[in-house]
Amino acid sequence: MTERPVPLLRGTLDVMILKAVSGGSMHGYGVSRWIAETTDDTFEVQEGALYPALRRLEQKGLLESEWGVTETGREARYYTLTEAGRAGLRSEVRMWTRYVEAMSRVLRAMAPAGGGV
Amino acid sequence: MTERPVPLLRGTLDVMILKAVSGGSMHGYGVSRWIAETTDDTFEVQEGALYPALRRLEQKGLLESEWGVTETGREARYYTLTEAGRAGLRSEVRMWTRYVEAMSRVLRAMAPAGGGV
DNA sequence: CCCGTATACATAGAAACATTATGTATAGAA
DNA sequence: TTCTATACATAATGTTTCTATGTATACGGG
Repeated sequence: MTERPVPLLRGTLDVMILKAVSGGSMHGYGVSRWIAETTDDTFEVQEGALYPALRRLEQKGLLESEWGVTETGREARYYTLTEAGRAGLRSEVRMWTRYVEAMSRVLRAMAPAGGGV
Repeated sequence: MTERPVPLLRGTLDVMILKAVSGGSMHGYGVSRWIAETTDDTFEVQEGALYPALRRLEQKGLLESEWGVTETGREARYYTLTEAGRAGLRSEVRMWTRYVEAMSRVLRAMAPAGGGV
């Protein structure tokens, strides 16, 4: 019984994209492939989320892009992290860490034995 | 330097609410207080998110509600987990766990040293 | 040679949920 | 009596994801 992909939680795509390009420039389709492979298909980034997200991040100055050619001779738009993007990645990772810790406290907590109605 | 509350990621409020009432019935405001206390104010659930979420969960059959009176003599709507709600909580916790693990793989991964443009 | 699949980009429309702002009302303290 | 905390509720707004659709090319199998 293979587990199906989970829908993305709003906001978590950006940090994954930034991480994906943090090792060097990558094109959009490559980002999507890398995320799917890295998460063993837990996340399958839809194009309708991916491409607008890349545009947003570029608009915010976290990414820069230019057209290039893949190893297989296809045209693709390559994205690179800017300095602001690198800082943004660190910041978003910290935010995610805080989020996970807080959720962890909630889910591990003993919910109060209600005073009832 | 106190850390400010983080905005909620879409979808994570439901599981926190279900967890909050898992020990016994609780009213909306109490849920919000409990989440804030448990997370040391990392999450501050806004009313505009809280009350619609409670309605949604009731509509889905995960919660039941009835009016009651607090210890201090105020009227409040008390929410209780249904059987479906208990199953839903387990399911959402599993989903969250998968999500965190997948994100963790992404954030720890070595992003490929780009072939450049 | 043609056709299916994978690659690669893009956008429009719909849906979902959080935030902001606002409103009502009461208990209790200052 | 005025301010704060408690308790509920909704409308308007904004952001992001999902679904669906479209274009186009490379490549391999039949």
